[in-house]
Amino acid sequence: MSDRNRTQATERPEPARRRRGKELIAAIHQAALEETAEQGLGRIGMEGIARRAGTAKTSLYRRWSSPEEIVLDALYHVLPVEEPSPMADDLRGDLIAALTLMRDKFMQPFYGAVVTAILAEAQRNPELRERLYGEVFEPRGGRFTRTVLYHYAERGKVDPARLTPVVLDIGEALMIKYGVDEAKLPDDAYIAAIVDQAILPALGHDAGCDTGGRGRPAG
Amino acid sequence: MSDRNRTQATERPEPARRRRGKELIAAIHQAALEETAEQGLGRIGMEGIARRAGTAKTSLYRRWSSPEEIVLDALYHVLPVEEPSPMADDLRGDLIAALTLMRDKFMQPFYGAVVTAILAEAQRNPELRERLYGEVFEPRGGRFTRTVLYHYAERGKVDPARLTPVVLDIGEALMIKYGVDEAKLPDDAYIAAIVDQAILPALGHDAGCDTGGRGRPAG
DNA sequence: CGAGATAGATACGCTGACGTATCTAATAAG
DNA sequence: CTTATTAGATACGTCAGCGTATCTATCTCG
Repeated sequence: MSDRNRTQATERPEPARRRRGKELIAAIHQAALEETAEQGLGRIGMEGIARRAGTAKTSLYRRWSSPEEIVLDALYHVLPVEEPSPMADDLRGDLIAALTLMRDKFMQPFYGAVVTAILAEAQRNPELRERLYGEVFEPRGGRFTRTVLYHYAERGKVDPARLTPVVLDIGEALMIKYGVDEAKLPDDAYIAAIVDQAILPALGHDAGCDTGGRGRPAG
Repeated sequence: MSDRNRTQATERPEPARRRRGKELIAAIHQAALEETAEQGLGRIGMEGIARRAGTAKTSLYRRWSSPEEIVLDALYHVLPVEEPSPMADDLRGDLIAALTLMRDKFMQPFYGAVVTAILAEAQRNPELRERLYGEVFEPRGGRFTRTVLYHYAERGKVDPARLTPVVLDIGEALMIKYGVDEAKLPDDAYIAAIVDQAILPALGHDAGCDTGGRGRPAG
Protein backbone atom coordinates (compact mmCIF):
# COMPACT_ATOMS: atom_id res chain seq x y z
CA MET A 1 0.00 0.00 0.00
CA SER A 2 1.15 3.50 -0.67
CA ASP A 3 2.25 5.68 2.18
CA ARG A 4 -0.34 8.42 2.29
CA ASN A 5 0.52 9.66 5.78
CA ARG A 6 2.29 12.94 6.08
CA THR A 7 3.81 12.05 9.42
CA GLN A 8 4.64 8.42 10.13
CA ALA A 9 3.24 5.11 9.03
CA THR A 10 3.40 3.75 12.56
CA GLU A 11 0.60 5.91 13.97
CA ARG A 12 -3.01 5.01 14.34
CA PRO A 13 -4.64 4.08 11.03
CA GLU A 14 -5.87 7.64 10.83
CA PRO A 15 -9.39 7.02 9.55
CA ALA A 16 -9.14 10.23 7.59
CA ARG A 17 -12.69 10.81 8.73
CA ARG A 18 -13.44 14.37 9.60
CA ARG A 19 -15.98 15.47 12.20
CA ARG A 20 -17.79 18.75 11.79
CA GLY A 21 -20.61 20.78 13.25
CA LYS A 22 -22.38 19.36 16.23
CA GLU A 23 -20.40 16.19 16.36
CA LEU A 24 -17.14 18.05 16.54
CA ILE A 25 -18.48 20.53 19.04
CA ALA A 26 -19.73 17.77 21.28
CA ALA A 27 -16.33 16.13 21.23
CA ILE A 28 -14.68 19.40 22.15
CA HIS A 29 -17.16 20.04 24.94
CA GLN A 30 -16.48 16.63 26.34
CA ALA A 31 -12.75 17.13 26.14
CA ALA A 32 -12.96 20.50 27.84
CA LEU A 33 -14.94 19.07 30.75
CA GLU A 34 -12.61 16.13 31.12
CA GLU A 35 -9.61 18.39 31.21
CA THR A 36 -11.26 20.59 33.80
CA ALA A 37 -12.26 17.63 35.93
CA GLU A 38 -8.73 16.31 35.87
CA GLN A 39 -6.66 19.44 36.07
CA GLY A 40 -8.90 22.14 37.41
CA LEU A 41 -9.95 25.29 35.62
CA GLY A 42 -6.65 26.97 36.37
CA ARG A 43 -4.53 24.51 34.51
CA ILE A 44 -6.43 23.88 31.34
CA GLY A 45 -5.51 25.35 28.03
CA MET A 46 -6.41 25.35 24.37
CA GLU A 47 -3.55 23.07 23.59
CA GLY A 48 -4.65 20.43 26.08
CA ILE A 49 -8.29 20.51 25.03
CA ALA A 50 -7.36 20.22 21.38
CA ARG A 51 -5.08 17.30 22.08
CA ARG A 52 -7.70 15.45 24.05
CA ALA A 53 -10.44 16.14 21.57
CA GLY A 54 -8.20 14.94 18.78
CA THR A 55 -8.56 18.12 16.84
CA ALA A 56 -6.43 21.12 16.01
CA LYS A 57 -6.08 24.31 17.98
CA THR A 58 -7.26 26.10 14.89
CA SER A 59 -10.64 24.47 15.22
CA LEU A 60 -11.00 25.72 18.76
CA TYR A 61 -10.05 29.30 18.07
CA ARG A 62 -12.50 29.26 15.21
CA ARG A 63 -15.36 29.16 17.76
CA TRP A 64 -14.06 30.16 21.16
CA SER A 65 -11.44 32.53 22.38
CA SER A 66 -10.43 30.89 25.66
CA PRO A 67 -10.68 27.61 27.53
CA GLU A 68 -13.13 29.15 29.98
CA GLU A 69 -15.51 29.95 27.15
CA ILE A 70 -15.45 26.36 26.06
CA VAL A 71 -16.02 25.00 29.53
CA LEU A 72 -18.93 27.30 30.23
CA ASP A 73 -20.47 26.47 26.90
CA ALA A 74 -19.87 22.78 27.50
CA LEU A 75 -21.43 22.87 30.94
CA TYR A 76 -24.52 24.56 29.61
CA HIS A 77 -24.97 21.97 26.90
CA VAL A 78 -24.18 19.01 29.06
CA LEU A 79 -26.00 19.72 32.31
CA PRO A 80 -29.33 17.94 32.56
CA VAL A 81 -32.48 20.03 32.74
CA GLU A 82 -34.47 17.79 35.00
CA GLU A 83 -36.63 18.94 37.85
CA PRO A 84 -38.25 16.85 40.51
CA SER A 85 -41.71 16.33 39.12
CA PRO A 86 -43.64 13.27 40.21
CA MET A 87 -45.29 14.64 43.33
CA ALA A 88 -47.53 12.10 44.82
CA ASP A 89 -49.08 13.17 48.09
CA ASP A 90 -45.92 12.26 49.90
CA LEU A 91 -43.83 15.13 51.12
CA ARG A 92 -41.10 13.02 52.64
CA GLY A 93 -40.86 10.77 49.60
CA ASP A 94 -40.71 13.69 47.23
CA LEU A 95 -38.02 15.45 49.24
CA ILE A 96 -35.94 12.30 49.17
CA ALA A 97 -36.59 11.96 45.45
CA ALA A 98 -35.49 15.54 44.86
CA LEU A 99 -32.20 15.11 46.70
CA THR A 100 -31.61 11.78 45.04
CA LEU A 101 -32.10 13.47 41.69
CA MET A 102 -29.61 16.10 42.70
CA ARG A 103 -27.10 13.46 43.61
CA ASP A 104 -27.55 11.35 40.52
CA LYS A 105 -27.71 14.12 37.98
CA PHE A 106 -25.56 16.91 39.31
CA MET A 107 -23.10 15.38 41.68
CA GLN A 108 -21.72 12.43 39.79
CA PRO A 109 -17.96 12.42 40.14
CA PHE A 110 -17.47 13.88 36.72
CA TYR A 111 -19.82 16.86 36.91
CA GLY A 112 -19.02 17.24 40.56
CA ALA A 113 -15.36 17.83 39.89
CA VAL A 114 -16.13 20.27 37.10
CA VAL A 115 -18.68 22.23 39.06
CA THR A 116 -16.42 22.42 42.10
CA ALA A 117 -13.55 23.66 39.98
CA ILE A 118 -15.69 26.31 38.36
CA LEU A 119 -17.26 27.44 41.60
CA ALA A 120 -13.83 27.94 43.08
CA GLU A 121 -12.85 30.05 40.13
CA ALA A 122 -16.12 31.94 40.24
CA GLN A 123 -15.36 32.82 43.83
CA ARG A 124 -12.55 35.02 42.64
CA ASN A 125 -13.91 36.04 39.28
CA PRO A 126 -17.15 38.01 39.42
CA GLU A 127 -17.64 37.98 35.69
CA LEU A 128 -17.38 34.22 35.49
CA ARG A 129 -19.73 34.10 38.47
CA GLU A 130 -22.37 36.11 36.69
CA ARG A 131 -22.18 33.98 33.62
CA LEU A 132 -22.15 30.75 35.56
CA TYR A 133 -25.29 31.51 37.50
CA GLY A 134 -26.96 33.51 34.74
CA GLU A 135 -26.20 31.37 31.73
CA VAL A 136 -25.86 27.94 33.23
CA PHE A 137 -27.41 27.30 36.62
CA GLU A 138 -30.55 29.42 36.39
CA PRO A 139 -31.70 28.17 32.99
CA ARG A 140 -30.79 24.66 34.02
CA GLY A 141 -32.91 24.67 37.10
CA GLY A 142 -30.85 23.46 40.00
CA ARG A 143 -33.79 23.85 42.31
CA PHE A 144 -34.47 20.58 43.97
CA THR A 145 -36.13 20.60 47.36
CA ARG A 146 -37.35 24.10 46.56
CA THR A 147 -39.64 22.87 43.83
CA VAL A 148 -41.08 20.23 46.11
CA LEU A 149 -41.56 22.56 49.05
CA TYR A 150 -43.38 25.20 47.06
CA HIS A 151 -45.61 22.54 45.61
CA TYR A 152 -46.73 21.31 49.01
CA ALA A 153 -47.05 24.84 50.33
CA GLU A 154 -49.45 25.68 47.55
CA ARG A 155 -51.53 22.71 48.51
CA GLY A 156 -51.56 23.71 52.15
CA LYS A 157 -49.49 20.78 53.32
CA VAL A 158 -46.63 22.97 54.41
CA ASP A 159 -46.78 26.26 56.24
CA PRO A 160 -45.62 28.87 53.71
CA ALA A 161 -44.24 30.99 56.51
CA ARG A 162 -41.70 28.25 57.11
CA LEU A 163 -40.28 28.47 53.62
CA THR A 164 -37.58 30.99 54.35
CA PRO A 165 -34.35 31.17 52.36
CA VAL A 166 -32.61 29.22 55.09
CA VAL A 167 -35.11 26.41 55.10
CA LEU A 168 -35.21 26.19 51.32
CA ASP A 169 -31.47 25.64 51.31
CA ILE A 170 -31.11 23.07 54.05
CA GLY A 171 -31.21 19.98 51.87
CA GLU A 172 -28.87 21.22 49.18
CA ALA A 173 -26.50 22.70 51.73
CA LEU A 174 -26.12 19.40 53.53
CA MET A 175 -25.67 17.53 50.27
CA ILE A 176 -22.91 19.88 49.20
CA LYS A 177 -21.14 19.81 52.53
CA TYR A 178 -21.17 16.04 52.54
CA GLY A 179 -19.71 15.94 49.06
CA VAL A 180 -16.93 18.34 49.95
CA ASP A 181 -16.06 16.78 53.29
CA GLU A 182 -16.22 13.16 52.28
CA ALA A 183 -15.27 13.43 48.63
CA LYS A 184 -17.99 10.93 47.87
CA LEU A 185 -21.71 10.95 47.30
CA PRO A 186 -24.26 10.61 50.07
CA ASP A 187 -26.01 7.26 50.06
CA ASP A 188 -29.76 6.76 50.33
CA ALA A 189 -29.64 6.50 54.09
CA TYR A 190 -27.86 9.81 54.42
CA ILE A 191 -30.35 11.51 52.14
CA ALA A 192 -33.19 10.10 54.21
CA ALA A 193 -31.46 11.40 57.32
CA ILE A 194 -31.21 14.86 55.83
CA VAL A 195 -34.92 14.85 55.17
CA ASP A 196 -35.95 13.34 58.50
CA GLN A 197 -33.51 15.07 60.77
CA ALA A 198 -33.14 18.48 59.19
CA ILE A 199 -35.73 19.43 56.59
CA LEU A 200 -38.90 18.00 58.13
CA PRO A 201 -38.14 19.37 61.60
CA ALA A 202 -37.53 22.78 60.07
CA LEU A 203 -40.98 22.57 58.50
CA GLY A 204 -42.47 21.81 61.86
CA HIS A 205 -43.08 18.21 60.86
CA ASP A 206 -40.92 16.82 63.59
CA ALA A 207 -41.32 13.25 64.64
CA GLY A 208 -40.08 14.36 68.06
CA CYS A 209 -42.77 16.92 68.71
CA ASP A 210 -45.35 15.53 66.34
CA THR A 211 -47.30 18.14 64.46
CA GLY A 212 -48.87 15.30 62.59
CA GLY A 213 -52.26 16.80 61.92
CA ARG A 214 -52.48 20.26 63.42
CA GLY A 215 -50.98 23.68 63.34
CA ARG A 216 -51.07 24.07 59.58
CA PRO A 217 -53.32 26.38 57.64
CA ALA A 218 -56.23 24.43 56.27
CA GLY A 219 -55.67 23.31 52.64
CA MET B 1 25.38 60.27 47.53
CA SER B 2 27.19 57.46 45.84
CA ASP B 3 25.33 54.96 43.72
CA ARG B 4 25.53 51.75 45.63
CA ASN B 5 22.82 49.90 43.72
CA ARG B 6 23.86 47.09 41.50
CA THR B 7 20.87 47.44 39.22
CA GLN B 8 19.41 50.86 38.67
CA ALA B 9 19.25 54.00 40.74
CA THR B 10 15.60 54.52 39.82
CA GLU B 11 14.31 51.55 41.83
CA ARG B 12 12.97 51.56 45.36
CA PRO B 13 15.58 52.76 47.85
CA GLU B 14 16.40 49.14 48.51
CA PRO B 15 16.80 49.28 52.27
CA ALA B 16 19.45 46.60 52.00
CA ARG B 17 17.76 45.10 55.01
CA ARG B 18 17.55 41.36 54.92
CA ARG B 19 14.81 39.29 56.53
CA ARG B 20 15.55 35.82 57.80
CA GLY B 21 14.03 33.02 59.79
CA LYS B 22 10.47 33.48 60.99
CA GLU B 23 10.08 36.94 59.60
CA LEU B 24 11.00 35.79 56.12
CA ILE B 25 8.89 32.70 56.38
CA ALA B 26 5.88 34.70 57.47
CA ALA B 27 6.28 37.01 54.49
CA ILE B 28 6.46 34.04 52.15
CA HIS B 29 3.41 32.45 53.73
CA GLN B 30 1.49 35.63 53.28
CA ALA B 31 2.57 35.95 49.68
CA ALA B 32 1.63 32.36 48.92
CA LEU B 33 -1.86 32.84 50.33
CA GLU B 34 -2.35 36.08 48.47
CA GLU B 35 -1.32 34.51 45.22
CA THR B 36 -3.68 31.62 45.82
CA ALA B 37 -6.53 33.91 46.72
CA GLU B 38 -6.02 35.89 43.54
CA GLN B 39 -5.11 33.27 41.02
CA GLY B 40 -6.29 29.98 42.40
CA LEU B 41 -4.13 27.04 43.34
CA GLY B 42 -3.81 25.96 39.75
CA ARG B 43 -2.10 29.07 38.57
CA ILE B 44 0.39 29.84 41.26
CA GLY B 45 4.08 29.17 40.96
CA MET B 46 7.35 29.63 42.74
CA GLU B 47 8.22 32.55 40.56
CA GLY B 48 5.05 34.43 41.43
CA ILE B 49 5.30 33.81 45.15
CA ALA B 50 8.91 34.92 45.22
CA ARG B 51 8.08 38.06 43.30
CA ARG B 52 5.25 38.97 45.64
CA ALA B 53 7.20 38.16 48.77
CA GLY B 54 10.05 40.27 47.49
CA THR B 55 12.53 37.47 47.81
CA ALA B 56 14.41 35.17 45.50
CA LYS B 57 13.29 31.82 44.17
CA THR B 58 16.39 30.41 45.77
CA SER B 59 15.01 31.21 49.19
CA LEU B 60 11.84 29.30 48.43
CA TYR B 61 13.46 26.17 47.10
CA ARG B 62 15.68 26.20 50.16
CA ARG B 63 12.64 25.27 52.28
CA TRP B 64 9.87 23.97 50.06
CA SER B 65 9.74 22.04 46.87
CA SER B 66 6.48 23.27 45.38
CA PRO B 67 3.95 26.05 45.67
CA GLU B 68 1.42 23.64 47.16
CA GLU B 69 3.78 22.86 50.00
CA ILE B 70 4.07 26.51 50.79
CA VAL B 71 0.35 27.12 50.70
CA LEU B 72 -0.44 24.18 52.95
CA ASP B 73 2.24 25.23 55.36
CA ALA B 74 1.01 28.80 55.25
CA LEU B 75 -2.57 27.82 55.88
CA TYR B 76 -1.58 25.80 58.88
CA HIS B 77 0.37 28.64 60.41
CA VAL B 78 -2.13 31.31 59.60
CA LEU B 79 -5.46 29.72 60.43
CA PRO B 80 -6.74 30.72 63.84
CA VAL B 81 -7.10 28.04 66.48
CA GLU B 82 -10.12 29.44 68.22
CA GLU B 83 -13.02 27.42 69.42
CA PRO B 84 -16.34 28.64 70.64
CA SER B 85 -15.82 28.64 74.38
CA PRO B 86 -17.88 31.06 76.46
CA MET B 87 -20.89 28.90 77.11
CA ALA B 88 -23.31 30.64 79.30
CA ASP B 89 -26.52 28.75 79.80
CA ASP B 90 -27.79 29.99 76.49
CA LEU B 91 -27.93 27.43 73.72
CA ARG B 92 -29.28 29.78 71.12
CA GLY B 93 -26.79 32.50 71.97
CA ASP B 94 -23.87 30.11 71.90
CA LEU B 95 -24.90 28.64 68.57
CA ILE B 96 -25.06 32.11 67.11
CA ALA B 97 -21.72 32.91 68.66
CA ALA B 98 -20.19 29.78 67.16
CA LEU B 99 -21.37 30.58 63.65
CA THR B 100 -20.34 34.18 64.02
CA LEU B 101 -16.90 33.00 65.02
CA MET B 102 -16.81 30.81 61.93
CA ARG B 103 -17.73 33.72 59.76
CA ASP B 104 -15.30 36.17 61.27
CA LYS B 105 -12.33 33.88 61.58
CA PHE B 106 -12.60 31.41 58.74
CA MET B 107 -14.69 33.00 56.06
CA GLN B 108 -13.20 36.41 55.67
CA PRO B 109 -12.80 37.13 51.96
CA PHE B 110 -9.14 36.35 52.09
CA TYR B 111 -9.18 32.96 53.82
CA GLY B 112 -12.44 32.15 52.12
CA ALA B 113 -10.92 32.44 48.68
CA VAL B 114 -7.90 30.41 49.69
CA VAL B 115 -9.91 27.67 51.34
CA THR B 116 -12.29 27.45 48.40
CA ALA B 117 -9.41 27.20 45.98
CA ILE B 118 -7.75 24.48 47.99
CA LEU B 119 -10.93 22.53 48.52
CA ALA B 120 -11.52 22.51 44.80
CA GLU B 121 -8.07 21.16 44.23
CA ALA B 122 -8.47 18.64 47.03
CA GLN B 123 -11.56 17.37 45.28
CA ARG B 124 -9.37 15.98 42.53
CA ASN B 125 -6.24 15.30 44.49
CA PRO B 126 -6.66 12.70 47.24
CA GLU B 127 -3.20 13.22 48.63
CA LEU B 128 -3.72 16.95 49.04
CA ARG B 129 -7.07 16.12 50.58
CA GLU B 130 -5.52 13.93 53.21
CA ARG B 131 -2.97 16.50 54.13
CA LEU B 132 -5.49 19.34 54.15
CA TYR B 133 -7.83 17.65 56.57
CA GLY B 134 -5.15 15.80 58.50
CA GLU B 135 -2.55 18.52 58.85
CA VAL B 136 -4.62 21.66 58.74
CA PHE B 137 -8.32 21.39 59.48
CA GLU B 138 -8.30 18.75 62.19
CA PRO B 139 -5.52 20.26 64.32
CA ARG B 140 -7.02 23.67 63.78
CA GLY B 141 -10.40 22.76 65.04
CA GLY B 142 -12.99 23.86 62.54
CA ARG B 143 -15.70 22.48 64.75
CA PHE B 144 -18.08 25.26 65.57
CA THR B 145 -21.65 24.35 66.35
CA ARG B 146 -20.41 20.87 67.14
CA THR B 147 -18.52 22.02 70.19
CA VAL B 148 -21.54 23.88 71.45
CA LEU B 149 -23.97 21.06 70.83
CA TYR B 150 -21.88 18.47 72.62
CA HIS B 151 -21.49 20.83 75.53
CA TYR B 152 -25.22 21.22 75.99
CA ALA B 153 -25.83 17.55 75.38
CA GLU B 154 -23.49 16.68 78.23
CA ARG B 155 -25.44 18.94 80.50
CA GLY B 156 -28.71 17.36 79.46
CA LYS B 157 -30.01 20.44 77.70
CA VAL B 158 -30.04 18.75 74.34
CA ASP B 159 -31.17 15.24 73.53
CA PRO B 160 -27.95 13.39 72.58
CA ALA B 161 -29.92 11.17 70.24
CA ARG B 162 -30.53 14.24 68.12
CA LEU B 163 -26.86 14.88 67.55
CA THR B 164 -26.49 12.88 64.36
CA PRO B 165 -23.90 13.70 61.73
CA VAL B 166 -26.56 15.50 59.74
CA VAL B 167 -27.65 17.69 62.59
CA LEU B 168 -24.10 18.50 63.62
CA ASP B 169 -23.46 19.80 60.11
CA ILE B 170 -26.54 21.92 59.55
CA GLY B 171 -25.11 25.23 60.65
CA GLU B 172 -21.80 24.96 58.86
CA ALA B 173 -23.46 23.59 55.74
CA LEU B 174 -25.78 26.57 55.48
CA MET B 175 -22.97 29.00 56.14
CA ILE B 176 -20.91 27.48 53.37
CA LYS B 177 -23.74 27.36 50.90
CA TYR B 178 -24.54 30.98 51.55
CA GLY B 179 -20.94 31.93 50.96
CA VAL B 180 -20.76 30.05 47.70
CA ASP B 181 -24.10 31.20 46.33
CA GLU B 182 -23.90 34.82 47.32
CA ALA B 183 -20.17 35.36 47.24
CA LYS B 184 -20.48 37.33 50.43
CA LEU B 185 -20.69 36.65 54.11
CA PRO B 186 -23.92 35.99 55.96
CA ASP B 187 -24.95 38.87 58.19
CA ASP B 188 -26.05 38.52 61.80
CA ALA B 189 -29.70 38.19 60.85
CA TYR B 190 -28.97 35.32 58.54
CA ILE B 191 -26.95 33.54 61.16
CA ALA B 192 -29.79 33.97 63.63
CA ALA B 193 -32.14 32.57 61.03
CA ILE B 194 -29.95 29.53 60.58
CA VAL B 195 -30.07 28.88 64.28
CA ASP B 196 -33.78 29.57 64.74
CA GLN B 197 -35.11 28.04 61.57
CA ALA B 198 -32.80 25.10 61.04
CA ILE B 199 -30.67 24.06 63.98
CA LEU B 200 -33.05 24.53 66.89
CA PRO B 201 -35.93 22.81 65.09
CA ALA B 202 -33.65 19.89 64.33
CA LEU B 203 -32.89 19.64 68.02
CA GLY B 204 -36.57 19.54 68.79
CA HIS B 205 -36.48 23.07 70.18
CA ASP B 206 -38.91 24.41 67.66
CA ALA B 207 -40.64 27.68 68.33
CA GLY B 208 -43.44 26.36 66.14
CA CYS B 209 -44.18 23.37 68.31
CA ASP B 210 -42.81 24.86 71.47
CA THR B 211 -40.71 22.53 73.55
CA GLY B 212 -39.98 25.46 75.77
CA GLY B 213 -39.76 23.64 79.07
CA ARG B 214 -40.62 20.04 78.52
CA GLY B 215 -39.75 17.02 76.45
CA ARG B 216 -36.07 17.13 77.24
CA PRO B 217 -34.30 14.74 79.52
CA ALA B 218 -33.98 16.33 82.91
CA GLY B 219 -30.67 18.08 83.43
C1' DC C 1 -19.53 16.97 -10.18
C1' DG C 2 -17.90 21.43 -8.77
C1' DA C 3 -17.81 25.30 -5.51
C1' DG C 4 -17.69 26.98 -1.08
C1' DA C 5 -17.25 25.95 3.59
C1' DT C 6 -15.01 23.84 7.29
C1' DA C 7 -11.31 20.68 9.58
C1' DG C 8 -6.74 19.41 10.23
C1' DA C 9 -1.75 19.66 10.24
C1' DT C 10 2.04 22.19 10.93
C1' DA C 11 5.35 25.91 11.74
C1' DC C 12 6.39 30.17 13.80
C1' DG C 13 8.16 33.61 17.16
C1' DC C 14 7.11 34.91 21.79
C1' DT C 15 6.75 34.66 26.48
C1' DG C 16 7.02 32.94 31.11
C1' DA C 17 7.80 29.48 34.40
C1' DC C 18 10.75 25.77 35.60
C1' DG C 19 14.72 24.09 38.69
C1' DT C 20 19.67 24.71 39.26
C1' DA C 21 24.13 26.84 39.82
C1' DT C 22 26.96 30.48 41.21
C1' DC C 23 28.40 34.32 43.55
C1' DT C 24 27.95 38.30 46.73
C1' DA C 25 26.15 40.53 50.84
C1' DA C 26 23.90 40.79 55.13
C1' DT C 27 23.26 38.89 59.58
C1' DA C 28 23.82 36.13 63.91
C1' DA C 29 26.73 33.74 67.00
C1' DG C 30 31.07 33.07 69.14
C1' DC D 1 36.07 41.15 65.02
C1' DT D 2 35.71 36.66 62.78
C1' DT D 3 33.34 33.08 61.08
C1' DA D 4 29.48 30.31 59.76
C1' DT D 5 24.82 30.88 58.11
C1' DT D 6 21.46 32.30 55.39
C1' DA D 7 19.38 35.76 51.83
C1' DG D 8 19.46 37.80 47.55
C1' DA D 9 20.58 38.59 42.74
C1' DT D 10 21.31 36.78 38.52
C1' DA D 11 22.02 33.79 34.64
C1' DC D 12 21.27 29.80 32.50
C1' DG D 13 19.20 26.08 29.29
C1' DT D 14 14.73 23.82 28.84
C1' DC D 15 10.18 23.32 27.95
C1' DA D 16 5.35 24.19 27.04
C1' DG D 17 1.66 26.94 25.98
C1' DC D 18 0.26 31.01 23.54
C1' DG D 19 -2.23 32.95 19.33
C1' DT D 20 -1.58 33.33 14.37
C1' DA D 21 -0.72 32.18 9.62
C1' DT D 22 -0.64 29.05 5.94
C1' DC D 23 -1.80 25.33 3.25
C1' DT D 24 -4.11 20.96 2.27
C1' DA D 25 -7.81 17.59 2.78
C1' DT D 26 -12.39 16.55 3.50
C1' DC D 27 -17.12 17.43 3.61
C1' DT D 28 -21.84 19.52 2.24
C1' DC D 29 -24.85 21.40 -0.72
C1' DG D 30 -26.79 22.68 -4.88
